[in-house]
Amino acid sequence: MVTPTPSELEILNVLWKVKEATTQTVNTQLNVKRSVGYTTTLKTMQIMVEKGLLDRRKEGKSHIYFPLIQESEAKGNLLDKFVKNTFGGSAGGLMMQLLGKHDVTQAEIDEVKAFIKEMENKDHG
Amino acid sequence: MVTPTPSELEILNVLWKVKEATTQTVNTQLNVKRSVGYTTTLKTMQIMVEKGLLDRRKEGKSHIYFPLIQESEAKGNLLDKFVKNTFGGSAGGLMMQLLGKHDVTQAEIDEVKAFIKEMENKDHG
DNA sequence: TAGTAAATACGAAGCTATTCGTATTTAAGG
DNA sequence: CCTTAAATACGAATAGCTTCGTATTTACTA
Repeated sequence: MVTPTPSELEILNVLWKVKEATTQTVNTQLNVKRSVGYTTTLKTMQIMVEKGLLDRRKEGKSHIYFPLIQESEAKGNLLDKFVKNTFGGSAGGLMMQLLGKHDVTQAEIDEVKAFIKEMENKDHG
Repeated sequence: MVTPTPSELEILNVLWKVKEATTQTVNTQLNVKRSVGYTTTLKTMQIMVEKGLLDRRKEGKSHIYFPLIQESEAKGNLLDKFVKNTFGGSAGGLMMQLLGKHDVTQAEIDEVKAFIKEMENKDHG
């Protein structure tokens, strides 16, 4: 199960949005949110290639990087891990915590309700 | 915002259940799930006292440790952090991921539905 | 084709979390 | 009071993640 680290996830978030990019582009995007050195980003992306999270192709002088893992898969894996570590594997436990303490907007609740209805139709219909 | 590490959370889970305990007791419980040395547990619990997660009192030769943080607060903080890091702060995004990919039982869905209804009654009633 | 700016590769340092071996302290019993 | 088993305190090693300085390579261009 592939679970990107926080830094890796930041990079993936950029690449999921733009599909593919050079280290420069990724690093520029990261620096919108926080200060990161160019070689830091480069190194991290190289490690991500080793881990199989990214691949790259050469184009002129630079490399163009692109994700090998889908956003839903990566975040699903992170979620699994989190539920396992923090809520003993109980997704329901997480739900209760989420709905009980978080500032969930009505729109979000409606979204969840719609989703639940859809699921139930799929399962029982 | 206090966010226990994974090892610290394991210890907290024991202490939330039994209210208070010696290092021996905690370590014995941890070893039901995985192998951990006694001094490892001790050291971690000492760090937790420094961090303000636990406090302790002397009783005979040993210390009796107890949590200074509630389960809902600790897990709520961990959840906040996770939502922020992984879903850009969108609790709704996490929900979608959770309901879409996880094996959520019908009982869990019902629980969530009941909870949502309760929330809505509270907000609108 | 030689110089140069850009890009990559490499290596190491700093940080946190985890782990445990060993030294020290403690208090209970003889 | 002195021994000793139990408990604590301390220090250090390990591992993963992040960071960046410096060296090397690369391919345009003049």
